[in-house]
Amino acid sequence: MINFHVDRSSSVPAYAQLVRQVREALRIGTLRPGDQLPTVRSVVTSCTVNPTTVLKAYRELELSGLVEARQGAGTFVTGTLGGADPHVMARLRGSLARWLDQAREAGLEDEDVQALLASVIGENPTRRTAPPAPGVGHGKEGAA
Amino acid sequence: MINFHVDRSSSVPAYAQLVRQVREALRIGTLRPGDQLPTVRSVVTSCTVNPTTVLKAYRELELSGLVEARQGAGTFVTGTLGGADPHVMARLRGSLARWLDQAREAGLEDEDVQALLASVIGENPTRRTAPPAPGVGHGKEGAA
Amino acid sequence: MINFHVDRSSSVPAYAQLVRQVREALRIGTLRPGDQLPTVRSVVTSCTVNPTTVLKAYRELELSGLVEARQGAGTFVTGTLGGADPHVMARLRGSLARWLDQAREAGLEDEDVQALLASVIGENPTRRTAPPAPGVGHGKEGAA
Amino acid sequence: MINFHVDRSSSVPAYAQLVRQVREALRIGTLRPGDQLPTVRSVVTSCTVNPTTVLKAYRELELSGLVEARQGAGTFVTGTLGGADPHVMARLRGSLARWLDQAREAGLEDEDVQALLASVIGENPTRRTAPPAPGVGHGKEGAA
DNA sequence: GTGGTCTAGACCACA
DNA sequence: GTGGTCTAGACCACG
Repeated sequence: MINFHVDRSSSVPAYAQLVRQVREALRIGTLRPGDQLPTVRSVVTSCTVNPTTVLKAYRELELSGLVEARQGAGTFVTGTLGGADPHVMARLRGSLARWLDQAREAGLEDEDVQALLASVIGENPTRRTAPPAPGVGHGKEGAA
Repeated sequence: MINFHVDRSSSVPAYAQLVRQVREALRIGTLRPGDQLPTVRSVVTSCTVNPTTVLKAYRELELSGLVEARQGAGTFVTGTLGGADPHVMARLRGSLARWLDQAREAGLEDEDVQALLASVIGENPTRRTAPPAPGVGHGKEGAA
Repeated sequence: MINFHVDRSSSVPAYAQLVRQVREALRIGTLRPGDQLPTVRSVVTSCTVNPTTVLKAYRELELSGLVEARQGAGTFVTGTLGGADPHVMARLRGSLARWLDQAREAGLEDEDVQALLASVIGENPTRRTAPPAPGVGHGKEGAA
Repeated sequence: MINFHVDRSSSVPAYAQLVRQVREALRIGTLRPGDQLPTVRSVVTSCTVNPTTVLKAYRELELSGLVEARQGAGTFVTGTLGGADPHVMARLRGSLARWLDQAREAGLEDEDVQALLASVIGENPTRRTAPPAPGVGHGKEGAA
């Protein structure tokens, strides 16, 4: 079961943080179709946000076809994202973790690391995602 | 000279996107003390935002001591962030770029990559940066 | 400019009624890309609903790519639906209107007429739309 | 015997969908006084809803005098709606079906057709049915 | 003035 | 108890 957390001091709206966390979990495989999301009420207590904020996040996920809310039962994952091979994912994750260790030994903070990745991604972009493309998908969450 | 771009469909406020881009540029070294930021007017035309939006971003940067507005001359970088050794930075950047190539060859999209980094960072966090202790793995929401 | 109205006694949620009216207007061509939707505040006064209700409707339309909200400017149509030839549409509309006249002369009420259409549509369905198919699209609004 | 179906993704409550389907069947004549409604148990299995949901629908129909529950026997139709001449009804149904064929040949989807009817009804409304006076053309939200 | 987020709380639909 | 809708009102971001 995914464990949400919201950073109230962030300029990213709370509901968008929740949406993002679900999407990330779907991408890295920690959330799979059939899994249940935390109940609205549990998120309310664990993150001290308002029920409507959670509802808004869940609703947005539902409209994008990633989850399904069942009255009286809960909210469940129905879609997938990324869909890369888990083994490959794990290998890449390992090598990235080693790189992170080096970066941290060199004194880089998390924000440095994120900036670096954003920069490297932006340098030779792959037109597989949709950076400035305003299509049908979401395009919410963050711009660097 | 840094080249701003704002994503209007992002949930991150336009002014915060500008702030963030300056901070990232400072972190990765593409912006250094003495460098000039684009004039408000040029940002207005290039990003089609309102002058007050740009002013708000610059004011916020000035308040955090990173830039300085000189009447009639423009806005100039006066502070630094991260301050890692440029050579080390370049080396890390190189290895990260190679990792990115692998990831992309494996079919990962940009969003996958970002999710992966967020997850790895969250797994063994360094308490040098931000506030919250991630459960599943994120700690990447943006700072304004 | 589309003119909303909400039936408070309907079991269809107010926000869904608004969404539906926009979608219908897009289908019959009374709303086209570039057109502005009524401001949230004007809908609030004309339909005596809460701002958040209107926002919710507009947000849903935005997520489905049909409209775009521009801060400080308003909400504008950006997508289309149906896209049938306006002339053909007008001709069909005419013949349907004549049929309606007959039906009413025969004593049918509006609810009869709607039930009849629902029945005829259900009898020989076209698999162009998505009646019980839960795909990516909305699927909200009503079931007969 | 009427064959219920509920669309769980609809914003119309499940019980209201059942009520509506009975009312429509009464209007178009597929359900007549004396006919039996499906047992609660059968609806539960065929639509995978909760017994209380079906009971709520049947109770509402009973309160409006359309059906009558006979202990141990089932629920039976006792009232009528619309009451138009069946022959006229059949004729109108036929001409509507022909119109539908034309519309579909012209490429209209079901949602287009529904929007068109709503628009035509709203244009010159008969004040025999519901409450509000449409501006653009709808008057079709459903009543439970 | 325009859209957008969040809160607090009431009430409904469903299992 | 679970999700869902609506209200009332405060405050923010933008033009």
